[in-house]
Amino acid sequence: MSEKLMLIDGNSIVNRAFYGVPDLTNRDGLHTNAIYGFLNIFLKLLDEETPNYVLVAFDEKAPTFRHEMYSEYKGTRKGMPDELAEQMPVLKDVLRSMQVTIYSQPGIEADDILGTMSAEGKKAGMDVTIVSGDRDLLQLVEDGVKVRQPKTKQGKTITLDYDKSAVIRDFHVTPSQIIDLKGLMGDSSDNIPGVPGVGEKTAIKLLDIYGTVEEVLKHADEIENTRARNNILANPDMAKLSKKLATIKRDCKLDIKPDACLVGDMWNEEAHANIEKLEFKSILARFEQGVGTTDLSLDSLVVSDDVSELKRFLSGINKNEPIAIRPILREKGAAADASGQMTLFSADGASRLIAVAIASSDEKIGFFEMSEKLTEIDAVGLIAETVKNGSVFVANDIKSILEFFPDLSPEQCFDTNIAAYLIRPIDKSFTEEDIAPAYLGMSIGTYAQEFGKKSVSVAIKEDRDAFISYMSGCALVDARAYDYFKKELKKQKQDKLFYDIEMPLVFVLYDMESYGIRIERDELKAYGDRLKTRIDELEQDIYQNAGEEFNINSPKQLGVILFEKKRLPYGKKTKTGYSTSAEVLEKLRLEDPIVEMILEYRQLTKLKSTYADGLDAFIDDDGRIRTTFNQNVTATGRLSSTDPNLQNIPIRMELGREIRKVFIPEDGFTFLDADYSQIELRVLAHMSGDERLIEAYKQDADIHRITASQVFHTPFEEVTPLQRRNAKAVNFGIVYGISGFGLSRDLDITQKQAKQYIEDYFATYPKVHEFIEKLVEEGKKQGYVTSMFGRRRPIPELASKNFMQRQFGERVAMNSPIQGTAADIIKIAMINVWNRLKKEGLKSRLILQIHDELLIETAEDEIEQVKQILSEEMTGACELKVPLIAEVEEGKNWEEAH
DNA sequence: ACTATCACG
DNA sequence: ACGTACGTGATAGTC
Repeated sequence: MSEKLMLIDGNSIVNRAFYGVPDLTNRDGLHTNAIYGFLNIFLKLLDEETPNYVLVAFDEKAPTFRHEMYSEYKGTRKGMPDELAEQMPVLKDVLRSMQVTIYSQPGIEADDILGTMSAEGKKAGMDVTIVSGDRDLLQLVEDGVKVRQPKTKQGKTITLDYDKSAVIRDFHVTPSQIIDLKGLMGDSSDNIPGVPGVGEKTAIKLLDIYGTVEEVLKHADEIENTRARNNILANPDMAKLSKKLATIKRDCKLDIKPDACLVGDMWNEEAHANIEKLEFKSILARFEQGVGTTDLSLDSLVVSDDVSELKRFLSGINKNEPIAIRPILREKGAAADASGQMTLFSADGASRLIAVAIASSDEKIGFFEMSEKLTEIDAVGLIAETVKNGSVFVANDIKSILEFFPDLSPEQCFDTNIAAYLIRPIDKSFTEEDIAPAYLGMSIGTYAQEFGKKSVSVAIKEDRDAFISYMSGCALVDARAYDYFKKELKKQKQDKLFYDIEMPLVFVLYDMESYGIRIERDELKAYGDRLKTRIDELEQDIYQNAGEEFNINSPKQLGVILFEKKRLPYGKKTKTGYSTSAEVLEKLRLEDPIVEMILEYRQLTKLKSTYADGLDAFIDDDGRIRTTFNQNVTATGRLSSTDPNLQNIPIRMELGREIRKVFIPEDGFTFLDADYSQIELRVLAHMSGDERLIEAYKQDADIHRITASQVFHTPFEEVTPLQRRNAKAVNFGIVYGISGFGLSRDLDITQKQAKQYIEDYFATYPKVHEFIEKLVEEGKKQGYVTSMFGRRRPIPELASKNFMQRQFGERVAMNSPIQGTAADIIKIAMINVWNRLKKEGLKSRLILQIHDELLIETAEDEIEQVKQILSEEMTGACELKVPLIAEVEEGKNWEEAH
């Protein structure tokens, strides 16, 4: 295999890191975010590429006396901010200590260093990878030279890889034509003028025909488009100059050669000390693991398909040693076998186990495949037995494999996915692939990278060794993560939340998902048909009124009809055009009859597509719908529901509410629906300790009315409906993290008036004011806020340099502890209700949670008992300074019960 | 894959 | 001068 050279555009990556990573400082007050981001990207790519030679190129800083010239040449590019400038020398020191070659040369730009090194590397027969966020560098792509662009997307870094075909795909020109492209269209960020009046579209078209700037100029008089022709004929020198400016040199005289960039011992003592000073915990972990950790040493891996081997393996693990399990499940659904015969993988809908990777904390690792010598029942039984004998069952996403291990209990389990979620709930994913680099200093690659879109049953056949290694790596990550997370959760005081709430909840949710909820299919269909009839009528009326047919569902086309053809006054605009939201249309109701029709059309099509048709597609053969309750999605600790979402079934509007009538209990059962009354405001009263608000809740009367009475100094009996509405909006505002603007918009009043309301509110409930101010302060100081039960919500936005972002961070700091505590409380209630139903041997079951509401499918002969349980367990979920009230109702369908 | 819209708490 | 109420997920259209 040929040798690999990795060339890094230092300035480009460090810039990207600085703007992509939230503000970090170490205890000396040194900003470290750019260094941190750089090292993470650097190490990730190093793991992926495993190059033999590495070079990081930087621009030589311009001497002071040349500064004027320099900045003129660089045009619009401004000097870097101080927070970044101070990190540059530190970063270079760290890299130097890691024995990474860094290079810059006076008078030569980093781009030209990269261009020259890449040419020399290629000449020496090396595979070259250039790492840069800068598009300019794409011109260097050729056979044997690729460019990787790191990008931050939703907090995660992904890299876009460019070879020749990828460049053509994304830019419609070949790599070598990039400079011709810039020659014609210019590049404002680099101060390259280009030809005036020639944009991207024209440039691409011309290059497609003529190939290069020179050829375009030669045939300028043949250009069909008059405007383009005249512009080019008038400015031939601009094109030539621009191309020259855009061209990266590949023949600079450098004092370095590729083979001098050999990768040395990165993980040495000096580097360790440097990184320790910077307080990069996740990177430090790499040192502790030693040099070889990125290559998982799976030498001791046991691979077998024999039950006796599995037995021996498990008995070789020390007693009580935790075992991490990574089951490989055959995907559900149908597929064609070799003979083209269609077979159902799991005829009964049940999943099947193909194999299981197992790792213990003391790093014994095995991969066991089901076979004639090892049945699923044997494997599952042996694992269950090991757990019964005292080993903790560690896995990532235990709910998804609980069907295989029906006898497990929460105390025996540790879910690494949920642990990682509690530690950083704002991340998007918590699999082994995410945990390994973030917390363990390991890298196990990604499934997609290794196996693409192959299903597990295909990958295990076609890439057997890699597959075994990947899955065993996952099990090992889980085993190590157990040790790390167990300590970390305790340190963060989230261990109780984890063990007493989240882990037991896994079992509750599994049960709820399995039961599902019964749907009256025919009624749902009839409902959909009723909608269809009316939608068709509306559609015709709208076309008639508009005088033409168009796609009413397209905001773009609708905008043209309303605001251009009909010239209705447009309110807001979105990035892409006119806003046609209900909020805007409401205000146009009287302007034109079409508006009313569109509003109704919108409402009906929403109901039909999302609910009538949408839900129908999820009805199982037994007439029930089974949602998935996600326990690791929200930043605040709430659950979410997907496929389908049963937490947003209509209720506010009469017509939508009808849908709830098709949600019905099984024969012999009824629905009991229990709703917390004002849980978030009660939590606020408790957490703030405001005496007046607490007293208000003790009265057990209409809370918005009490608020109105107190804030507006009006006797309770005399509160007007408007006053009540205003007070209600303020109450909501407080919970959302109040802002004058938000309240003014909600109530359609001036910001000044809104501000006055807020002030009056705070004057009435001073401790509420104090409380939310303290939350913001705490958030700024710690970087996170917590719920009553210790649940964390990190708020990096509070450290943002952007005012808007910071403002958002403040609202989040006020809202999250309240929403989070309410979420904690109902989770406790769910667990306690579930346990009581089990303990008392009842047939009734919890089937849905909608944030402050529980739906129980209740056996007819258990109604009174379950009512009692619900009321007791919801009210008693925790002790607050105000009563926690739950209202329980019965009904023969969900609409009636709520 | 992203945007606009709208359903819920 | 800026331009936002908090937390979600599904659908359709557009690129």
